Amino acid sequence: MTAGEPAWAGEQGVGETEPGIRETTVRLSGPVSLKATLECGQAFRWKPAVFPGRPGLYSAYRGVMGRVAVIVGQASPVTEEILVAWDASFPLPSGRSASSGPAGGGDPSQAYVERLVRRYFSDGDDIRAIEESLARMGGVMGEAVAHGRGLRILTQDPWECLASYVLSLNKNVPAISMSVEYLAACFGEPAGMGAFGFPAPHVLASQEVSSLRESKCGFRDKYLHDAALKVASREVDLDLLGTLPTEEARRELMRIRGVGPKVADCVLLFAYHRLDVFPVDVWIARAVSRYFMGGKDVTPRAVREFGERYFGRLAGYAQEHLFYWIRDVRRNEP
DNA sequence: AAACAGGTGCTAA
DNA sequence: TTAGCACCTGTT
Repeated sequence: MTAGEPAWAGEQGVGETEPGIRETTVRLSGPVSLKATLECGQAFRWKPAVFPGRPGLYSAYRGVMGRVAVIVGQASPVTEEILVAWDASFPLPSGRSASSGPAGGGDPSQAYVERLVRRYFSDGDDIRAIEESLARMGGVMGEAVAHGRGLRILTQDPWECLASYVLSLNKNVPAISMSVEYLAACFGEPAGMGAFGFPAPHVLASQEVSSLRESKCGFRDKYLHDAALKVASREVDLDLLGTLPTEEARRELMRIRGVGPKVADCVLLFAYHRLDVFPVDVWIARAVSRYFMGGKDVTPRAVREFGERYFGRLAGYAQEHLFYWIRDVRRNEP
């Protein structure tokens, strides 16, 4: 191979891509659409990519799940199988990547990645039943669910999710993504594949507010710092939060500057998997008012209470399907 | 060029 | 309790 080319450029053999890159397939208990799931806006770190060694896949995205960078792909728009590529030259957080344990008894690093994917993509959710129930609720829900078929509410890391949504205040998705990526690259740990994990709370807490500002987070710098401080000191205990009733957990989160009802609800839904919460932003407020409340002018609080009551334990999925649909399909309508 | 963006905190009624 | 406004800065 010619000097200057990437080391992997000449490799054509089956299964041979970049050195250290490994691949596995995870079959979930129900359908998944990577596009709907990763582009609906619940997570900010996923970018379209080419799956290593399989350029013909229907879709693929690179991103970071917790502390591990991966590329995920699928062969058609909605499948039950996710292909996962990861960088085995980095030790996985489990501590025992390949060395410990006798060969032949299953591969611990592959098993770790599989567990990670199942958790992140909320494998326990009965997507078929959820979509069927939502579509049956009639009105626009049928159309919304048809558009977002295979959308899964992720189970993200609570701290990363909280920090990301603090950064989201009055910003658009590309801008949020830019700040998150900057913070990871600047203060995070290597996660493989040239990517970095989102920095731990104590790492951001120990920075000057002014250096956080370099992530282009603007006036949110002090909010991010406050969040890092309170989480690192356990003044707001993210582990304990998981055991609290939703109302109490929401109140706890809102003790952080820059965390109001919308941000708190997003964290409860996208990290703590409280599927009965209904985060309300301007888009959802518009959609609910228009399609469920006769176009009346309504407060965000009224919309939230309506959503939680009307959709019940499906509120989170209803919200995300509505959000994805209204932005994707109705973007150019009044 | 100017308005807008997945809200929230602050202040004034 | 509620309405009105400012807020950083990259996109559109």
